[in-house]
Amino acid sequence: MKILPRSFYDRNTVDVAQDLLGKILVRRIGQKVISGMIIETEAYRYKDDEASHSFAGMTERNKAMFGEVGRAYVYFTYGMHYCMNVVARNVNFKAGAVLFRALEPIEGIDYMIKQRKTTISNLTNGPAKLTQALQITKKQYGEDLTKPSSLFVIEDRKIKKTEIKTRSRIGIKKATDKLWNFSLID
DNA sequence: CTGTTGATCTGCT
DNA sequence: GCAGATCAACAGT
Repeated sequence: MKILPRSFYDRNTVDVAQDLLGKILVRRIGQKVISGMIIETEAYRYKDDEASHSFAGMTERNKAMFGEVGRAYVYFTYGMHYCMNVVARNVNFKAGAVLFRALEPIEGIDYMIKQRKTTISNLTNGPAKLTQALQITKKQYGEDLTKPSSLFVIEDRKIKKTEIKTRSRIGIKKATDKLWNFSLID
């Protein structure tokens, strides 16, 4: 098992979003290990992306998107949900991040069921669901995902380009021409 | 300060 | 398919 190096995130946000598919997101809470394969992501960029939180510039909430790549950007939305991104961009952009939208549970499934109080098919099939299952909150804001701490991403299998489904991003009304939602499921 | 909107999920109809 | 939960950012008063 190999942790993705910082250089992995130092590339075009859209490329990183595609390359994250098939990788494993690992959460460690004390001795407990919870993990899942990343099966859906979305890319959010900067001035060229009207739908991105960073589009209108830096705020207290989104400042992580302007910070070091490979770190977590966690935000609170709709009054009750957290969503998790990893900061990723190349040198041409001041901000950018990849939203984790869905995982396929691997380890710690019993723990997720306890957190979520629901059945296995509903554990991590949505951005706010997976943060709840992995117990990710603003405490993980800025967490370094390139270090074997409590939250990180490891290499797994290589995904063929032909396996990736491309769509318009979900739940947004702006910039719907950008096909920046990537997934391994139909 | 007030009102509106939102990268959502759940439970009910 | 739709309402409700109810926080952070922003535009307007």
